[in-house]
Amino acid sequence: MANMKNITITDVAKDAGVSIKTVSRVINQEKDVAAITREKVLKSVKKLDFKPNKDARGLRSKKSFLIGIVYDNPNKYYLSDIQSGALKACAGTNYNIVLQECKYKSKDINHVIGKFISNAGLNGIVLTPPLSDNAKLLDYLEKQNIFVSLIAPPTLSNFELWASGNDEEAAMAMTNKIIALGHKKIGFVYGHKDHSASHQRYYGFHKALMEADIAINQNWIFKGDFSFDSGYKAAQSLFKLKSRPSALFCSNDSMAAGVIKYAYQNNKSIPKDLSITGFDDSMIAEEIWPSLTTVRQPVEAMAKHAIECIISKIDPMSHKVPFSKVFPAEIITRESLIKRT
Amino acid sequence: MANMKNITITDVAKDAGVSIKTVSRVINQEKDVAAITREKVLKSVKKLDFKPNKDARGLRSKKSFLIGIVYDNPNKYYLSDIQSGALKACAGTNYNIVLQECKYKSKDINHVIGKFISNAGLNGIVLTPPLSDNAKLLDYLEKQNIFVSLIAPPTLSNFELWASGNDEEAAMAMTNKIIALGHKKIGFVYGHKDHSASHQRYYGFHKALMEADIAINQNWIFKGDFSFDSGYKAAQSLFKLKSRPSALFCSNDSMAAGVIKYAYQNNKSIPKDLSITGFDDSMIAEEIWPSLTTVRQPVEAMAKHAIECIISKIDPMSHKVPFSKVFPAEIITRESLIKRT
DNA sequence: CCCTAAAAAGATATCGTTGTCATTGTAGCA
DNA sequence: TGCTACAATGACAACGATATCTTTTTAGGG
Repeated sequence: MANMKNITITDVAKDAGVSIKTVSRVINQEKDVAAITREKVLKSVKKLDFKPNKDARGLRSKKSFLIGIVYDNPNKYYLSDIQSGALKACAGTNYNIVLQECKYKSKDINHVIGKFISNAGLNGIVLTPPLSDNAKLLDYLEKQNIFVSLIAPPTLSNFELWASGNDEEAAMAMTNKIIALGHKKIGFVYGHKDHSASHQRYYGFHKALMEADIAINQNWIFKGDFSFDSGYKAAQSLFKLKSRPSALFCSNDSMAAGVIKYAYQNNKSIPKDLSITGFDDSMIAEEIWPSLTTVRQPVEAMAKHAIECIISKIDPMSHKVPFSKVFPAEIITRESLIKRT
Repeated sequence: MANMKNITITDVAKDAGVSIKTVSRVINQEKDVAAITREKVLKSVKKLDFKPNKDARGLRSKKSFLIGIVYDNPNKYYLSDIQSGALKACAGTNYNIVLQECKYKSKDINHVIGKFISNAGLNGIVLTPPLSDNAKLLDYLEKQNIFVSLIAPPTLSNFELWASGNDEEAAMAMTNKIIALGHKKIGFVYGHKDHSASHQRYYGFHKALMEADIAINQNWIFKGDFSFDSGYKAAQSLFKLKSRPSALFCSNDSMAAGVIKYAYQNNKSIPKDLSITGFDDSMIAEEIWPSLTTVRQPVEAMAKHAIECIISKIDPMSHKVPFSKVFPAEIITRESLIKRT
């Protein structure tokens, strides 16, 4: 690490023969600067390799150009999509992403996140589920001096900035697809009960069965928490049953993978003995065998949007985006769901 | 978002009836403050909910408490481990992690990363492979005013801060294990040729075969790039061959998963028809069927260390850590590798 | 050619901390 | 008591930008 003197706006001003304010105008792309002056300044900026000091800027203008993402999600595939979306939104801007993990159950979550905000000097923060569902946290953040954007927020919320899928509708569509393939005995693996999405997915499933006049068998509804292990355990229970479903709706891909693994370890064949569907279209959906028929939520696009609306709030000059947006899901057909045999 | 007046150090000083410098001393845990004064100040800090302004601090002290992680890695499992390690290192400190993706092949990579550093105001930066292998980038960063810590650095580098595994040794151990199970016909799927780890893994493989007096069959060495697809393609080539290996060393887990998927799609049974080993012990190793016998590099611990040594450089008062460290690997035995039949 | 309005540029205050150096208070000792 | 250390505290400058307000220059109209 070299230790060199930093070039400041004053150096540039001297070199270009103008005042520091004029340099400031140029680097901030304000108008009221003559073209020729602008050129002169830009030349000096380049020559001296001047980079504005972020802290000085932030101190004066109150803009930190930092946006935090807080998460507590056992599903790393999901998180990875969130991150790429967020980074895409920042690409080409001056904004950057700061990460923070945080247990959504912890008692002092407000304090932890408050500290994160002031510590990192955030101007905006994105909450992913299940944190975006946490009423106490939302109350607290509303009072803070920061823009909050929610991914998959609860249906009732005062927040203006959010990106959401439509879990109920998507689950219904998937269930209808299962039904259309001739299945009448259909099981369900529930997601984590603290995520509102879990319930929405179940409602959709339920609604589709009702509309098709298919009764729900409570023995085929399995608890889960979105983790691989919980899927594995659900399969353990399922294969113990004498009367079994011919298709199983898993509330996410990880749990579907868990079911598949248990099945193969126990000499059951998927999808021959049991059709399976996932949810999320995470990486593993494609990589596993049989690959998963699943629901693709445009998670990356949602995260991108969540960041973009924060930026457009902080910086109203920038490209405007609608503040909230619902992203439609899409069913991805692969190998794990087949006709009832 | 509420818009409230910020509490400053001056407010606290007034409330506590001391000078701002004394408040500063207290919040920075400097000595030479009388216990009774300290109490008074802390009481006011709490009462007013004072949080020091990060930018003002940074401007004066040159410390931003931000550390960047730059990556360009197709393997998201790996990245996710890196991140958890980094966040663990920051937990309980004032440091935070800023993310940046970056194509390692891009021509202006130095410029991109330079901009990232000044834009985010980083004090330290961690490079993950293959960026930690990029000589030009390393040259550039050496001249910048920032601490650089490398994960899996090239063998020759001037850098002081790094965390590394021992790929060659680990690959050798894994190969020996394969040999010990009676395999004599052993194939290899190469990693991305621009990662130095790929070559080290091959050397280890090669060395183990030499020592066991087993010839290498060039037809069984497949190109890959660490991606799932490249594993899938390698399997395509492999199963076309008349004379096939009985075991296949894959240079990472994603590629192993690709091989397995192709095999099952084409009615080959793993591990019966072909034993497979992976590398990395990423999430999928456990979730796939058959689960992968693989090499666990303590990636999370490595990332944690990479961050910790930056912190201990910036802040020499903090807990000291050795600046560089080699992390031994461990073989994880699961289902994908069995005795030669 | 003069006057006025608007564009361009500058002087200086300011953001909220920490660093430097000066000042005050206190304990120990001759 | 008076002197010396050293602990405790404070006054004020400094960090490097942007904001505000003022001054200078330019353009256009009569």
